Amino acid sequence: MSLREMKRQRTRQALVEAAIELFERDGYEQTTIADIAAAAEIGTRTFFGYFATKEDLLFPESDARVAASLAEIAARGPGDGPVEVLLRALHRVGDDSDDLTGRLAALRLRLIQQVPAVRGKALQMQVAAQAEIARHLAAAFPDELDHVTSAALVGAFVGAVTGALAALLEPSMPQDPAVVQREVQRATEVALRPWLAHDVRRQGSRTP
Amino acid sequence: MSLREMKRQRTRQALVEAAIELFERDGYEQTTIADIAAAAEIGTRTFFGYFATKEDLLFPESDARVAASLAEIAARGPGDGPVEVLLRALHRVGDDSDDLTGRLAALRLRLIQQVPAVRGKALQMQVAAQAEIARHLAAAFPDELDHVTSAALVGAFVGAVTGALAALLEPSMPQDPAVVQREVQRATEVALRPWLAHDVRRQGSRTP
DNA sequence: GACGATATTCGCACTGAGTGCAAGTTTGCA
DNA sequence: TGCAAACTTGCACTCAGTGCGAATATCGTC
Repeated sequence: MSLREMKRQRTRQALVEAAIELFERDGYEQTTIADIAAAAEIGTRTFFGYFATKEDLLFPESDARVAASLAEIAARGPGDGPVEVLLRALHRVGDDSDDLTGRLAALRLRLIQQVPAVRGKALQMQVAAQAEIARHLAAAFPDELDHVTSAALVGAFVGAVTGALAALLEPSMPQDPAVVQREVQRATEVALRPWLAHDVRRQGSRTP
Repeated sequence: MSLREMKRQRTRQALVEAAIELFERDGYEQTTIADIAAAAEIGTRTFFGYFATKEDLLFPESDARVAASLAEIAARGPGDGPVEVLLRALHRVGDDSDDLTGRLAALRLRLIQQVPAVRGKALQMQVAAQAEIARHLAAAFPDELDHVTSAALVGAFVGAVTGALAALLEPSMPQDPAVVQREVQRATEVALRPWLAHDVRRQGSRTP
């Protein structure tokens, strides 16, 4: 790796860390990009060479997560069906073997609930990831899934899990991390169970 | 209705119409709020008394749609199960007995695909509507559904349909409205079929 | 029909995100 | 060493959105 790239990575990392610090200390909206750039010791203008928007600071390695998920699809075994593969792929993308100490993950989750701009960004990334996964899944099972069915399948799974998660994270709910994890697990199973019993093969109408 | 309210409605309508006109003619990003306000013959500052953001212009009556959906849940018959009621409720919310001539609906759909800010807003509204519907559905079937399961169920349906829709609207796809409608119908069935075979009753773990 | 309470309008000044440009600096590579 | 490409940064700019305060319109009441 070249000197240039190393410096770039270091600056990028410094920006993320500075942002986490400031968001936690002063709040997201109260922190300006100028503040973050100053804390990372670069010019305000230079910030935009690293991140296109303020929200992007909260999703610094999303590409890698999606890529891991796609790799999981590519690495399927010969006996696997679409649903099993999808489950493993989604497990990958949601996996929070996340960033250092998961501090970012916690902050992100809080800001998604509180700041509309962050929520919007998160949802867009989720939809984009879904589409990508659906595309690859359909390609991996050309005989079982057409593109539309694949997108519907992925959407149903992700929708079920995020719906359950949203319900669990509502302010009126217990919020105990262990409970949340257990309930999400249960929600996944709720979403999953009916699909396992049926095969997903297209029935009836034609692929356009 | 008071004179005040009538004027207010008229101005609001004028803003939406002016916005549609300008968005179609010049593009969303090229049109400034000042342009829209001027076209509707009000001061720029006054605009924000009607809509909080530029995106909101594209979703002028979303509350009514969600309300109609909730009403559909409230109006369930004694023999209805959660899934049937949910299907009818969602049909309501997606129903495009929309605005005058559906011009807005078409524009909106295009901008959702093209403009990140609009997509973000649309997704946020969808999530909010989902949550509301899930809440009411759970309340309507206290014996069959806990809150988390209800949210998962609604999420699975909406996710399946929007996933399919996204796949169908991809630029490489045919785009024939009749085909789109038929395929969305099919996607709904794909999402629906497994749920109908099983009952949705909670099995095993407890509601938190 | 006059009057005070309440809403609405809107100009002004301001903050903060994000862009385009152009000049200066650093790094990669031959 | 020296040139090309990439990176940094300041400056000026546009636009969304907010806070404030004064002027104006509407409402309900007497």
